[in-house]
Amino acid sequence: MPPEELPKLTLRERKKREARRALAQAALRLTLERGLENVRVEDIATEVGVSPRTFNNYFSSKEQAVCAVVVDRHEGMREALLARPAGEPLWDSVKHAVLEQYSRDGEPDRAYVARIRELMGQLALRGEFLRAHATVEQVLAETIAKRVGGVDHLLCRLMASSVESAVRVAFVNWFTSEGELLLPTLERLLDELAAGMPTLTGGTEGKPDPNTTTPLGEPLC
Amino acid sequence: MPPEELPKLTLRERKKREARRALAQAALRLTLERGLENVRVEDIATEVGVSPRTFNNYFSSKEQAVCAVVVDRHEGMREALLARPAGEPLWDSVKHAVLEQYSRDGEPDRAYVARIRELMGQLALRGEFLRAHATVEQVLAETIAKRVGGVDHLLCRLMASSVESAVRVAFVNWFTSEGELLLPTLERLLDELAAGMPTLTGGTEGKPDPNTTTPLGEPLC
DNA sequence: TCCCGAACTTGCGTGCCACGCAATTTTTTG
DNA sequence: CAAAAAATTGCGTGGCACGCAAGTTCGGGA
Repeated sequence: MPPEELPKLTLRERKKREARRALAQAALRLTLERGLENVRVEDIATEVGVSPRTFNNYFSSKEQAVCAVVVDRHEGMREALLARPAGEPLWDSVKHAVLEQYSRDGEPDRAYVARIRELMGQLALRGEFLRAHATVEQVLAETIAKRVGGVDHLLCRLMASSVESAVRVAFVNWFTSEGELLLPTLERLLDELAAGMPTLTGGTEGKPDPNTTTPLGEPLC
Repeated sequence: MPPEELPKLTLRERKKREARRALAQAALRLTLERGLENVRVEDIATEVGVSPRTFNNYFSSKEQAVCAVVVDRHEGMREALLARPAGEPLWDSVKHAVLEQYSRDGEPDRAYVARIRELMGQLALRGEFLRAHATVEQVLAETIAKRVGGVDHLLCRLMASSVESAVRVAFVNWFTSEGELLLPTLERLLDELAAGMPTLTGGTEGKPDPNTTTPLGEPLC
């Protein structure tokens, strides 16, 4: 018979990954159903069957555990980007690689979106959420650099950073607006980025009517 | 004689602003000279001559106090942007408004930059630093929306967000690289953004040589 | 000018949390 | 199978955020 699935990783490694995953998952689940303020580190640890002290070996705060999903979500982006055909324009490659990460699961139901909205309302989570995106940004920048041959690191960083901006803006719009889909929005924003946002670039022909003070929504994220 | 400078703000308001400013300044100063871990909330409060409890009326963590300067730095951006001539292309306006915020003070000496680098090394600060930028991003998005007449909020957010990306990337490059100036970098990045980063857009003509694995620097920020 | 209500400060107490340290258990390796 | 390496755990400590209830300062109308 063939050897086991993927014994590439030492047992230790698998256990660590598993524990981390379980902790992050438990943290997210509990937070979604109780609200972050009603979840203690002890709760998460107990849920997974591990000591509270061990939780802190994996995450240095419960916020970090909750936001770990953001990082995981982008886990495959490096491979996805490097797997794009060699001749393809960079923006196309990036667009496909990013969109691919969010195409796996279909659109969830309203109730779930509502809970996500509540979740993101938690002030304490914002910082960690952004940090998680910054982490992703880092690997994205490295991957882009590798793909274009390692030239002009600054530009690679800028591209990675602005791409993550688009992801965040699309995401906020997704759980803020009732019903709008994530993928189309994200695709549109990435196209706009690649084009330098010419739609907005036009001068103010119609003068900035002070009456039309559209509030632009809350300061969410 | 003419009336006082700007008695528009009630005494209360001025005191609050002053206290906030003093606390933020003390937090930054102490952190720069001791490192964040050796600064307790009590130290900052004492420095300003206020109770620790009061500190928490202004900031909910010392990290937040340290990063308050980021927000203050952008304080004038709204006015600067709205003050640009009406016919000017949006990207030009934004570029000027942003650059203006960083043109006030000249380039500081090496020692200071080194301390900033140390400061930003503090893991605990990253989240708050990003949150501060997100705050700025919000007012920038609103201002842009007002200037273009309140249409397409998503694009306004995207632009604000990517502009802040450029600022962050330029900033990191400034204190990471020994000697490179902030303003030229920032200007270049903003131009690239406006053009859709065409410099990078070229396909991979020279194949991604795996030997040229330029490390792109640390995961800073 | 005086005075009352609103806003701000402060001390106290509480619950939670991050982390260093050292002992113990689990996994790896030769 | 034994010794080394790594992870888990309990314990203790220092610190922090915040609710609450005085006490204090400020603002504006009479």
